[in-house]
Amino acid sequence: MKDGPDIARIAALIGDPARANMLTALMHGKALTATELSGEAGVTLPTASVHLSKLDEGGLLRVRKQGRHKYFSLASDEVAGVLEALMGLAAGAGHLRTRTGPRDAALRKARVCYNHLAGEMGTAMYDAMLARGHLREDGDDLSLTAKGTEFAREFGIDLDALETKRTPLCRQCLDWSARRNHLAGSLGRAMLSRMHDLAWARRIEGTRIVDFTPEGARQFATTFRT
Amino acid sequence: MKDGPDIARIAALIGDPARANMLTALMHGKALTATELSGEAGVTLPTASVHLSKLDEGGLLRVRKQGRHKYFSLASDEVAGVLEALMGLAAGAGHLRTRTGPRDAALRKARVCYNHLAGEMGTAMYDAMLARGHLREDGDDLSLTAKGTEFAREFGIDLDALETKRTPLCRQCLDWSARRNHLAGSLGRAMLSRMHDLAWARRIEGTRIVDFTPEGARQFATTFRT
DNA sequence: TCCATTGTTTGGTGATGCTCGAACCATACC
DNA sequence: GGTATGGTTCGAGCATCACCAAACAATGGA
Repeated sequence: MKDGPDIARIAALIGDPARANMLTALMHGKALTATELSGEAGVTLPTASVHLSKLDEGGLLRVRKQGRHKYFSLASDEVAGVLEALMGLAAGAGHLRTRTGPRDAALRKARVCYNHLAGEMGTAMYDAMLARGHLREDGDDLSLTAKGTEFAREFGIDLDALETKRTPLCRQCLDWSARRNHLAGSLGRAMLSRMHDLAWARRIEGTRIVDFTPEGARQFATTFRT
Repeated sequence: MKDGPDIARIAALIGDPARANMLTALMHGKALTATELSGEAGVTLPTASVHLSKLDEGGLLRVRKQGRHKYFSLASDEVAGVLEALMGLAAGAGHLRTRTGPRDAALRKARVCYNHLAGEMGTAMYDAMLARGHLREDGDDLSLTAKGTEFAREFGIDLDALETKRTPLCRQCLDWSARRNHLAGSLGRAMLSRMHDLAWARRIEGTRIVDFTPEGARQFATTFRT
């Protein structure tokens, strides 16, 4: 009965609607200020402040102070993973908060998951890189092969800059819509960032949708065709 | 702000200590009755009853009526996966409910995860079967190779009986202690069951610990050495 | 048919905790 | 300095919900 970690503690933390809204908003990947998050959650600043300190206390958030602003982001990819897993359960149970519509379809196609690409295009990229031997799965670990390193450089990614970071280069992340893996980690972040630089796609403000241009979609299909 | 599934609903469901205890107890894999679960949660039968109906309502449980008993089990492997992921976060955040002790070490070494083997020995088995080409990973999917089929038969598993079931044969499951994959699905269940039949190991009543005999541990190491 | 066991429902109690307005610090900009 | 903005703390109000005891329904066995 009292085996294992204290699950209820953090589940209760996520279980409040206001806090869940904040966490969902942070899945966009960008760090947000307290006022922005209060808007996302639909509560006033004071209440948001209490919620945020609780989330921080619980270890779910990373906080940075910058001048008179306070920026909040998810503490780790692991937190994002749990949120995605919960979304999978909620979606599967049929308790979608919003009716499925064109917006939902767009989310399924391509969206931002924390800081990397998810949805059908995210899993397509993952599968392609795996099939071509750019990535190698070893249990739950993921690594970039020599071939993958070359590919990344050609794609315009500065791998040296990435390796200095604390976060692992490659990580698996499970999709709530496609129920498959996609690429997370600092490389996943860099790949999406590069696609923005190449003008393949742009973010639709206020949503998690990644909108590919027709030309961008064509290039993507060519680059990651299996 | 209102993208995606309703995460707070089920997180709140897991977020109550009594309910979390029940769910954790069900990670043992066996179906339990309402009275048993009330004992696990440390509440009276009436309160347990309302909790259980809520969990059922939320789609987290599978309920079967048998005579005057009501048996509860987790609704799916997916639910078990979310619980494990939450345990990973809680453990990582350092909010272990129990101080680490010999019991905790035993849990880390070998334990039951829903219905299959987890912990260090679980991941060791998974890695060995992957390295020998018994299992093949394809994205998030897992399949049994021809070589693996032969191995399973030699090990004494009736694969024909397993294929009739609804649950997939092979599935990955992430460990909260080892942070690596281990083998779930009906094959994972059958493997653990077979080890019990071979008297390699036995369950310690009332816990999730799987206790290997010295001889059983030797056989295990031989069978799954890399 | 009667009794014992299992589970559900109801009513009442208590506590937890979410919420906001207002007052209070801190920083930045003029 | 003075002023505006971002954030925190305090107080009170309010709703939700977990909890149990007791009564009730259902099933199985004697």
